[in-house]
Amino acid sequence: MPTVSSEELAAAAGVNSAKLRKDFSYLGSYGTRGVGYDVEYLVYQISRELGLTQDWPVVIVGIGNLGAALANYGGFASRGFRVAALIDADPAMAGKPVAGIPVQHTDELEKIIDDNGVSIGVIATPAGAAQQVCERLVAAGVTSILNFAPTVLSVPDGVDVRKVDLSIELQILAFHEQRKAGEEAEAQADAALEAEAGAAAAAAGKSGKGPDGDVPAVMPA
Amino acid sequence: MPTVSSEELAAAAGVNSAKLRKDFSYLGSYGTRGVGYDVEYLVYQISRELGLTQDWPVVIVGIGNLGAALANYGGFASRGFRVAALIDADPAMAGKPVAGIPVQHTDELEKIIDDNGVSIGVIATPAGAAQQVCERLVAAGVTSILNFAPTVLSVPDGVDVRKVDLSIELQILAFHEQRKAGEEAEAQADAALEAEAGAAAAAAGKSGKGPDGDVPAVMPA
DNA sequence: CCATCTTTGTGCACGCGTTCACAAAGGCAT
DNA sequence: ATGCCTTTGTGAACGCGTGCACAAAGATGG
Repeated sequence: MPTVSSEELAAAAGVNSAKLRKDFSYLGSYGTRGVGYDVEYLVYQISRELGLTQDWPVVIVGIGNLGAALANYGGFASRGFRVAALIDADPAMAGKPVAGIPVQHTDELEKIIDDNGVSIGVIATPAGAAQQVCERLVAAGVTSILNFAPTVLSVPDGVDVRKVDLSIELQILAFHEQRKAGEEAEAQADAALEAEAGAAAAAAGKSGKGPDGDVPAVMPA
Repeated sequence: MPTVSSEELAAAAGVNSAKLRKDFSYLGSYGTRGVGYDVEYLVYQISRELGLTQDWPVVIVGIGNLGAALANYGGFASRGFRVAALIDADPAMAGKPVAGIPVQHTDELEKIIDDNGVSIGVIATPAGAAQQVCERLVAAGVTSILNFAPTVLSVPDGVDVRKVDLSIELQILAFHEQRKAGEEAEAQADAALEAEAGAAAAAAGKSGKGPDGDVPAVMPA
């Protein structure tokens, strides 16, 4: 029986072995003292805990470059995700296969969600359409949304939204790059400042009192 | 002079006002007591600190769906990023314009990096090509890499790599979704487990001792 | 010029997550 | 069966980041 010790795993993952053991302990006691963890059993338990053993049908709305890239992305299937449908507002796209799946028109959205029991939606539309799409998804029963559009979505309680900003990662790289290139080492406020900067820009557009600003574009030129 | 108080900004950004003030204090004292922060000046200072006032030429390597999506992504320009070149290994792509920029062949990679003074590279190639592209970028002088390919890149010291895994976000959503759907509330180990799971899978492939495993595919079916 | 009011900047305390360290548990050899 | 060795599981301590609370600073009005 192939096994791994917490020490080996910790070294491989670059974390502390005690933390790793404590994390595992929350899932129950799967290890054997003096031996380690049964690799196969451990992998299964973690997979189950993370929901990888379930089948998660997802819909992708907005089949532009990004939507197509997501549809073709190989990483989804192995993680338990199944692209149940591709949806686009452009009638010219309807029926056209992307990644082997025919694109369907937005009109079908509610039916698709319902028929497939979809609870996770991916929004890859332009910013302008995102909120509206979001609302239709939620109304149709979707409770988790992955948002690639550069907008902050507002959703009712009980719905999870995760926003992926493709430029934020570049921003972080540029920040470190700037540090390498000299400069006096000053701040460490990092991702935090980002959100705050956005709020500041939003507030700037208002008369002076601006809670709940929702302007997504952060910096003026 | 339009100003904002830390209280207003904190409300807008959804954070604590004291934390916000403390963060700002690391950049220096730009506020005026009894008044607040001069919006324009604050925005400028934060922009400067984050490197938004600089011009960052970037190259995108691998012009598939994802590369094209990135090239078309509007968010870059406003954050100080300029797509200096698009590079692809397919000779058929050469010269073809994407997002108004002609694609160039991989052969030109070193020259492009050098001519444009590029220090940030984006890898959107298939997994198999990523490491090789990475090495060429580094050799040509790139010191920051944004990796969309599902591989762990190994780079020399001094080079920053950020990996964007498009499925990890879905995974997190699925995890919460699973929680909503009942289950006994157990673990809270989350992103941590992800890395550890990867390490476990890597170790499974080895005889038993497996530090520094680099197998990227996480879970077996 | 002084009093008052607002808001910043920051010392201090609390709480949480990480790490240390060790007792308990199980395997294995004798 | 017994003792030793390895590795887990976890109580306790440490450290760091967040939030509280207040003194200092500056504006504003009388």
